Amino acid sequence: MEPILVIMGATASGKSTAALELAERFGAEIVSADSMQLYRGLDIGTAKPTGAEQARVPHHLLDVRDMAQPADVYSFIADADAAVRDIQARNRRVIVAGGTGMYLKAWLYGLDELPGDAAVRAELDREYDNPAGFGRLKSDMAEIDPVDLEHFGHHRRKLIRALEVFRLTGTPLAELQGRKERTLRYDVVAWYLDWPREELKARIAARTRQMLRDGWIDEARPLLAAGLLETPTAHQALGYRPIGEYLAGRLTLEELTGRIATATWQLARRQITWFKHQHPEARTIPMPRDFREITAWEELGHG
RNA sequence: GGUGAGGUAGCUCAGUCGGUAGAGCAGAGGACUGAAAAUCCUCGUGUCGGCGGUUCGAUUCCGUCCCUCGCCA
Repeated sequence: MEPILVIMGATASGKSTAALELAERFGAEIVSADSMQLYRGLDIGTAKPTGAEQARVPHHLLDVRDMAQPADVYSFIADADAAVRDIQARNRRVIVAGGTGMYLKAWLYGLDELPGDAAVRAELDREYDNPAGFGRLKSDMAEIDPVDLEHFGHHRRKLIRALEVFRLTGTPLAELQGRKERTLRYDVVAWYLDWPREELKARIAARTRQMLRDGWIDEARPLLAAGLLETPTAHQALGYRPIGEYLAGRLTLEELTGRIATATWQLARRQITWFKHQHPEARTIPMPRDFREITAWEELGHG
């Protein structure tokens, strides 16, 4: 089996375009590793490949969820594995492209087998919001794992998840993690598309303006009316909330544009930090770069 | 021209009853195992508009000049 090409990078780094060009040329199909492009309806706002682009190359894991449905890493891994199996069964090559670092890393290296229970989590969530309950959660955690509490005591999600796992297993989360050896689950060639800071920043600003011109606001209007901001996962998609403020008259178009560009840049910075430290398997590809000079799939691993 | 309010960190501002100043945002670095486009941690010296005066000492008081905004002409 030929290696899978994994293309990662910050938002607006040109992952989709690179994946599209290479896939088209080498008969590959694309598996998206993007937590927000999973959702139907969030198109312009998530910079999802257009219908025309999807017609050129089959894409997987786009539009596979309704915005009211939750999504998480574990289901992503299952879906991505299934997509890869499906593609390879048809003897086609695979390109995985995306910017959701956690999904990529988890898919590449696997996750520890940890239990999860939405009901327990919901219960902990309620306790967290109750002053008395919150104090108890903290003291529970101090007993179970003072080191982790010290480390992320202010981090709601981590605290809740750690306690969830403890209630389910009776063992501190930290002890259950990292038991498996971290090895790649697939034969991959991984690329990290790296742009000079100022250039990426400029691309983000330009793309933000373009997305707004392309009708992002019209796309957002009905989604917001349908409760996008109250959905379990999709509400996190950047930009829709400020568009709501703009529609309510609390922001000018110029302010909206600035806010989104800023939020996008902050996202990009977090992604850059992630890719820099979490992906030793990835080779840094200086951008911009013309991928047309690659003439054979076998060349992906070198030059 | 008159009058009032202001001129303090890249931005919006707080503050110093006189002992050279701090928040939010932005920015930078980092974390990251069932919400990750999320969440969390760390980082703040700037002629406190200019020049004089009073004072041991002024960003803080006084004078004057410059600039911004509002009102009156």
